[in-house]
Amino acid sequence: MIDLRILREDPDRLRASQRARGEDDSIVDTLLDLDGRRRAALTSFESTRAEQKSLGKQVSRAQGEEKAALLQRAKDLAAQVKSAEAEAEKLGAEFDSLLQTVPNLVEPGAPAGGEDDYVVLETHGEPRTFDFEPKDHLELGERLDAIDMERGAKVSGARFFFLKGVGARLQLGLLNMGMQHAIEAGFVPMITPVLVKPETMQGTGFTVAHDAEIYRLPEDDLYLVGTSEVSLAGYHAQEILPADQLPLRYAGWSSCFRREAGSYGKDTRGIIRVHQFDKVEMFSYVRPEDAVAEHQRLLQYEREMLAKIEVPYRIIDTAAGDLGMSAARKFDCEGWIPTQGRYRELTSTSNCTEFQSRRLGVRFRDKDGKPRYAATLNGTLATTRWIVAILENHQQADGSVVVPEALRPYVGLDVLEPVK
RNA sequence: GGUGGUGUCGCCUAGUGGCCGAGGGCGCACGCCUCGAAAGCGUGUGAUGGGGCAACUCAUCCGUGGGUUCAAAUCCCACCACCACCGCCA
Repeated sequence: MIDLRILREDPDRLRASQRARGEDDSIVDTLLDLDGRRRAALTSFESTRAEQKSLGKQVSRAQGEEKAALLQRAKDLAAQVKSAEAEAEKLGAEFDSLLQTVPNLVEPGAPAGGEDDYVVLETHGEPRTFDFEPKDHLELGERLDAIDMERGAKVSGARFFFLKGVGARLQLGLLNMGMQHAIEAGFVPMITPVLVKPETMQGTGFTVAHDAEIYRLPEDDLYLVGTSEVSLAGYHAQEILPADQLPLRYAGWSSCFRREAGSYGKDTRGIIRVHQFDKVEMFSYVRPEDAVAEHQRLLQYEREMLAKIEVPYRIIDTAAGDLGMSAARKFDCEGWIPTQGRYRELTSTSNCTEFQSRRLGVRFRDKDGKPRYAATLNGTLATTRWIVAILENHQQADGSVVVPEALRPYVGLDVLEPVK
């Protein structure tokens, strides 16, 4: 949820943010109008209610005829209260549901525009030149007996897979390395629920009713998370954190589930785009004024992790239109995929400012004793998709794959040897 | 899944229809006392939204959502969470 003070005091900033995202800015006027009417209705309800309360006291003290007369007035007033309350509630609900559709205010500096309007900020490492024809990650994975897509499809359908043998070891090692990195950086390791309640999903910035990406369990009104960000954002929901607790940093390890509806035919080969994968995710709760610095901090941990797997990558500043609901700014690290001849997303870090906290009610006790909303940020430390980059970038002519040095202690192997 | 119990302002607790405008204790904060501290005494003690420069003030909040009533922490219904026991299960 956006800050209502911005809507009331600086609506132009909200309009500009909407336009940068390529969204309609006329919603701002609709919201302002609705807000005014909602507040008027509330005032009217409150004064009627106050009157009812004082009349109620008179009723309780009165006797006989006087009581009967007062009772009649009280009945009339009760009807008024009821209708005033209904009106206030109706307008309030209307306002809230419209407000829920407004995405976070874009951080100044984020490029305007859509998916293709990103800005490349940094490039690290040089794409390797091969003196043989490089194989793609699936061919490598199959030769290593590390990835089994066919049986994944047999058991669960398209976009499901098994990681087997060295494939499983590679993922476990990678995610363990990510966890270790996070722990050393002061994050609290967490293994999180993957099924969450609708309010947790909504609070994090996903629309339970319409989002085509979300798996639902309608029997139980539960939703499969697409990232442990959701569970970690919900972790402190409806809490007022003690003054000295921020920043709070968590590293969540979970399986992630995505329906990938609308991506038919896209990345169908291999494990680049799948319905289920594993991820280590950083999640920070910080004071709002520290959010931009924390964002850089998360990005730095991502750089360090990517350096450990020795894959060339670049960092992009995502354009406003590609930010998603909650983010005010997003940096993606994209790893070089040799057989595709392009960079693909390996990490993503978002500054959600107080957007999620307002929806989820995450507050902290400030120095003046007042509760304030915390800013939340998230960032990827490692995912199943990294296996793609590791296999392809570190392959050798014979189909073996050299395990990046930093990863060896976690995998327990220096080289993955093909079995076929 | 079944049966029973519990859910009140940070914690404990009082409160079965109208002076509950939620009382008390603990904790905490400030003050008094003291050389200092403890003890003791006094005062204060939440959240959200609105109004006022301000002391302040109004509304909402007693697990959540409905309902009954002029009036609900209190009565009714549903749900949720926790505890205990039983059943089932990786």
